[in-house]
Amino acid sequence: MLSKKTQYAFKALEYLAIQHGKGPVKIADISLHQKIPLKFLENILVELKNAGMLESKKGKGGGYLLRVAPKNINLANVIRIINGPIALLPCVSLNFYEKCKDCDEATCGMRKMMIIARDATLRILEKKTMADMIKSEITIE
Amino acid sequence: MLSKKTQYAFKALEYLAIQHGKGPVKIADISLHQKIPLKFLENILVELKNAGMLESKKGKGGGYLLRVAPKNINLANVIRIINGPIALLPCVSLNFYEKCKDCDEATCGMRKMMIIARDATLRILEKKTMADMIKSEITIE
DNA sequence: TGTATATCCTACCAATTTAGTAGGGATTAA
DNA sequence: TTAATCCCTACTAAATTGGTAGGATATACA
Repeated sequence: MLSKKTQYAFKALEYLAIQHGKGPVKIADISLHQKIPLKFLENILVELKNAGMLESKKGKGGGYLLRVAPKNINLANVIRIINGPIALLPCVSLNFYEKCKDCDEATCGMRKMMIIARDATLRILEKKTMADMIKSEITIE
Repeated sequence: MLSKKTQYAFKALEYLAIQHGKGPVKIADISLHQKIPLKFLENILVELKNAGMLESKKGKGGGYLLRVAPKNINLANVIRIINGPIALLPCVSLNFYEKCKDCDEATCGMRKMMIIARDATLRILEKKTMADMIKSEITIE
């Protein structure tokens, strides 16, 4: 399951995607409209920024902006930044790989199954973007 | 990610699947061959039993057995028993549904995406069985 | 240059979950 | 009746989750 933090990240990105092209959006605005605890949201946005997904401007008129268009932000990436691995086992994760001890990867049946599952999940999460997400959404405000 | 408990559950079921038809298998045997802490394994097996997946016999010559053939145990079921929901959000879970507040399910874009992702994952996890899992495995012992 | 407006940084916290362990009780086969 | 086996209740340490507190830093603008 995705953590609440990750759900908040998606909600924040939704809002930023809708406002895309209209200049910086304040944390307080996002917090208010998407009902996300303000201080918690600060942490989340900094993480997304450090990962290169957002940029920020300080001072009056400042706020956060998407660095790329909503259609270029896929859901898998967001999950990886805030939530961590998408795969069901560390030893089948593409971005957070960890070898499992006591298991020969070449012959491990569990591993083979989890690779197939991972690929099915990723096919969706890497194809779908923030643009898809807000497309079906009723406009906020 | 699956908890270690869930990984142990799969390892235990693998062993029981391989021994299927040969009578009861002792916890100590499973623990030894699959390198699972014995007391922890006890808890896991009781849960699988209470969920109807295993049966047990006490006393000498006793142990655990699969209640159905390996090909009838799909991976989604095991995960649900030990790990919990497979979906990425409570509000899109088929077996552990919880309504999310502050969200209109009819129009929530995040929800729509996560339903698609869930279905892709489930298509694999509900089709693949313990028989598939041990098929590609080198026989233990 | 000063002040209001923003983001940013470090640190802390309580509650929950995870990954076990301990110790004995109940049941059964021989 | 005794040894083997599963079963049950309770406990624990460490990590994770979901935040909060307080101030530092940068910027726009008068």
